[in-house]
Amino acid sequence: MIRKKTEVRKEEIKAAVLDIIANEGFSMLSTRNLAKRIGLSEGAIFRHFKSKRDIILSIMEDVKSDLQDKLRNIALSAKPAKNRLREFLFAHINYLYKHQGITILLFSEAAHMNDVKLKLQLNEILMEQKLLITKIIHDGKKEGIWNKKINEENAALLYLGIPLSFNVETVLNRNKFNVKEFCENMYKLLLNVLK
Amino acid sequence: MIRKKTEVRKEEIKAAVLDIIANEGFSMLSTRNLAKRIGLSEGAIFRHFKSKRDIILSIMEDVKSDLQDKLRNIALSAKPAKNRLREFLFAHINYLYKHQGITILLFSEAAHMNDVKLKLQLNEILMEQKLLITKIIHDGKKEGIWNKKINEENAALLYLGIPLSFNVETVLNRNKFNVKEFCENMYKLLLNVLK
DNA sequence: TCTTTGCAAGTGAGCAGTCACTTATTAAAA
DNA sequence: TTTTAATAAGTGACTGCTCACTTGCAAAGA
Repeated sequence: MIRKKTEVRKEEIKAAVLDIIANEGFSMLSTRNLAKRIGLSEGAIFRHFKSKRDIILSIMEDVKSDLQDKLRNIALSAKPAKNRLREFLFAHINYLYKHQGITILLFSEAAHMNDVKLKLQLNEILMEQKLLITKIIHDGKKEGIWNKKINEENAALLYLGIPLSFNVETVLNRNKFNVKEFCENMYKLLLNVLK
Repeated sequence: MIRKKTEVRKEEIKAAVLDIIANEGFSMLSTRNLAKRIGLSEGAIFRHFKSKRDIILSIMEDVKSDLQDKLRNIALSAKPAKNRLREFLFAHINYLYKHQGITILLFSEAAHMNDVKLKLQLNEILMEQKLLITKIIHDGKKEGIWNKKINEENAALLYLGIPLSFNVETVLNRNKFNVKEFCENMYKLLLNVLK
């Protein structure tokens, strides 16, 4: 019986959740299977999280502090809008690629939709992403590099489709996919939209 | 005890599935709740479909014969590429708007992912949409109205993000949303990408 | 009549979460 | 530096519940 600190176990549990979702599918995400995957008893899971829902909420918090912080820093930096847009897209897609399962988890929870708090959390994440992209586009217009007639909010919605499209593609065609090339091409297309 | 032909009940059941998903969330899609919603006993459901999975597969078949037929007709018509792109986008989004719940159903099933056949069906649908869009773009290039340097497949992926983005938006912000305006704006942005 | 459609009351499996109890680790007292 | 007590981490059987699906029987309608 190996014993570990609760901080360590919490990380293991959250990692296992994403692993199960990405590799076995959402329907295999039972506390039983989760415990088995870590090599722990089912009861022990509930030592570290008071409910399954709490695990999901904790993962959402991670997204908010990891991904969103990164994206916020990029969007609000002093660099030219063009560079920020590029960095933003690459950071965004790379995060989703490294943490496969996150998008599925987030949207499955939103689709299941009985949990108001979870829905709010997701909305908060997406609204901020939309806002940050809108800001970059707005700044680019002020710099004079992009078309002033562009509807900023709709352009941001178009942007948000990219990570979604990416995730669908990776879920359905597991990994036969060059991430860097994908980002590079999408960046080029986005520049076309804006100029 | 009202009795109806199995064909009629099948339609009622499938409509109820989409209704539950769109208005109560995926987690409420139990055979119990489904029966209750139609005003039927649970057992009667299984008179008309041999399993819950079969209901989902039947809905997918509907998508394939309704939406895909429509999109195929548009994409393969003799009209100018520009018009086809516009019609395609509008038909696509309108279908998803009228049949709310379809996208959630399709992607939730893909995320749950233990069912190879369901995954294949979804992949087939998306692959055809991608192909049709690719064709429209290709034709537009030949007509000389669009930039020949555009990567057709990636532009198609960017397009596919639009219905996804649309669905996320409608799930999270129930209907405070002008569909026509959304389509119009997205169409404009797509033209920017291509020219 | 006899096939089709319906209902009520099942079934077993799987679910999240709990509980009484055990064991490892830490730290204070002897 | 041991001994001892407190606590953190783990176990696995069990609970109540929901799930998809089945069964046996009733009644409608061709």
